[in-house]
Amino acid sequence: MRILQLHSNFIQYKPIQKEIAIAEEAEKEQKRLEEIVVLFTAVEEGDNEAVAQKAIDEVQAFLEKLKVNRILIYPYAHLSSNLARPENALKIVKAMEAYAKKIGLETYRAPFGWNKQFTISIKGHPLAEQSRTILPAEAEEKKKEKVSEAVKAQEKLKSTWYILQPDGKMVPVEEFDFKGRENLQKFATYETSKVRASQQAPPHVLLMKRLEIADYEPGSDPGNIRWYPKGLLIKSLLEQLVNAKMTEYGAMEVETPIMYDFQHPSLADYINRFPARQYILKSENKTLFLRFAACFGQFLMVHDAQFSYKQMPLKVYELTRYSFRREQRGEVVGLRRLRAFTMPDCHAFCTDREQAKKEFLIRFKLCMQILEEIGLSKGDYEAAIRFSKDFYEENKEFIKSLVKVLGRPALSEMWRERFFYFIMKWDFNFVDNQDKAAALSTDQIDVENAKRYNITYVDEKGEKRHPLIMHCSPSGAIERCVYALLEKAYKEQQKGKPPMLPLWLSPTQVRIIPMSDKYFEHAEKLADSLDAQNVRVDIDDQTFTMQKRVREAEREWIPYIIVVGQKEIESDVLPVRDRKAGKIRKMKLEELTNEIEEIVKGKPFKRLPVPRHLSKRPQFYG
RNA sequence: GCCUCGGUGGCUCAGCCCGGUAGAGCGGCAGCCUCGUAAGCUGUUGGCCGCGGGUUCAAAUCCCGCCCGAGGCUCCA
Repeated sequence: MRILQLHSNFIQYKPIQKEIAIAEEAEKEQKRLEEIVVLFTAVEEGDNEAVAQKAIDEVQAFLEKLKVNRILIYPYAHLSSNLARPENALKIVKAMEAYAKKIGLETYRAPFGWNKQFTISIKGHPLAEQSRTILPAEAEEKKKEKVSEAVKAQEKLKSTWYILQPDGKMVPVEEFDFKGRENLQKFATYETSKVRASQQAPPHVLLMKRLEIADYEPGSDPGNIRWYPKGLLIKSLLEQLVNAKMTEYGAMEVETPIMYDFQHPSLADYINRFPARQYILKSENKTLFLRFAACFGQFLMVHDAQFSYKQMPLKVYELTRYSFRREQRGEVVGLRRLRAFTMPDCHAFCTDREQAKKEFLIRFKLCMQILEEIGLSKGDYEAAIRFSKDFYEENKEFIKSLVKVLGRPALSEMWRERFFYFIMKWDFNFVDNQDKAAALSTDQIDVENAKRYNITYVDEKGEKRHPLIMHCSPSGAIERCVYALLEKAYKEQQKGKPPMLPLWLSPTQVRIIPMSDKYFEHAEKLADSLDAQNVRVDIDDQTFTMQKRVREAEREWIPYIIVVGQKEIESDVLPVRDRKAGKIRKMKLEELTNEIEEIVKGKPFKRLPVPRHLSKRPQFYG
């Protein structure tokens, strides 16, 4: 049944002539009704009395909102192309009328089977016009069945959870003693039961704003972030680090398009296997989608490449700026989960399982090292290793070797059957201040997509074969790394330690505060020398008290603060306020530059992304 | 997508219940202060009270819808 429901100031109608043989008897007189909800109603095949009642119940619920108690049932065939037979339709319409009267509605009905002339005035409010479709119970059942089929498919996903220990033992998660492994316990709880403890907003959201790193962009879609100069510095340094590591690893960096044609045969099939929500783009007569990963681009590229076992494992890498996923509203939060994010994505094409496992282990170590260099040490993340039961039975030793490399217990998830396109994966997860987990690095062994994309290599015998594909994000989304670093700093603060970013990522590494404008020149000289040593240095030349400027520098988490006055002109010893040490250290300039150089050794460097003088900087937030 | 809470100068927030001249602190700007390690003083600027509609003589305040944010579901290759 279809109903067009209109909240009207008035309706007037006049039956003109009978249209069908079974039309009701009616006077050819004009009728007028005021302050009424008109229900243009089309009865469809399969509708029954239950549908009639349900329709009235729905309408009645709505009438309460509108504070109206008067309806006109107006038979109107033109709403459906699947009409019930007239005699049946009339029966149902009468049933609606009877039921509406029974539940206390002031009910009117226009005659059935007539060609009528009518005038209607509809109210302007947003609820005035509504359309509804009411299905018979069997149709509802069919809908439910579809859902339950999806649930059936989920059955395959049924997981058993364990803790894998470095000594190779695998303990059911409920039997494991988490003493001293509270972080792992939080992660395991989050993964297995999805229990959330949090009431507050995630701390990194306030921090990303206050430190002028990033912010929401109201002019875009949710989950599309605006990056301020300091934040962009952090982000690009992280990107540079990951890029360098991947090149070092031997991956070839490429770039692929961000939008793809829905009609492409390989893609259409793949999308069905990947139920993420996409951004859809209509352009001329094409329908395109924005990529949610770098897979397609790289697969299409490798599909067209010629290679043999001699070039394998073949490693291709891309830093996707951006990957797009139209996550549901409630899931998009701060920098933890975005709709547009920067994801390093590396695929390795391997000849067989042995080669894949060997490469897998190399990448596992590499990812640990990358997180460490980013500033997330072992205690900051927890590992999950996931595999199908079959894979585990055949590869116990291999899985044990991963945990051994990890050096501490890992959560393990065993699927009853393979449900995804991979037979095994692992992920490193950051557990934040709300006890929520977010995946950073991850790697998977994919056994389906080579075939789907018809990617082949030539083996020793000259035959074409499909490789195994490993999908790895070495660091996870770059934005998510920033989130993890901020949440980590907040955790430190909760423990009473000063919150900090790693030195190589601190937008300002050294802040110079001249006691007064008399010492500007000296401050400038010091800044020049630091700058020459690739230290990001700035000068607070604002006319505030020194105390206030020290406070501001601390609030910016600046690792080294140097106040410059008369004494510093007379001596070359500087009072360096060391954030990490929590005290003022007397140091010569050279000692400071050496220390900084030592700490940031091997890390990418970028110059100060804002003017050196604070008085020349705009304020982006606060 | 669903449920709950919120949106008021650039920022943080009060006012809303009980409709009647829009408030504070911070910031910005101007002036004074020229300072030894976490907030110096005075003045001043700045508001489609998220957007649209409704009720009312009158709406930041009441009602409806939408948008955005947070929390919880759900989701999460």
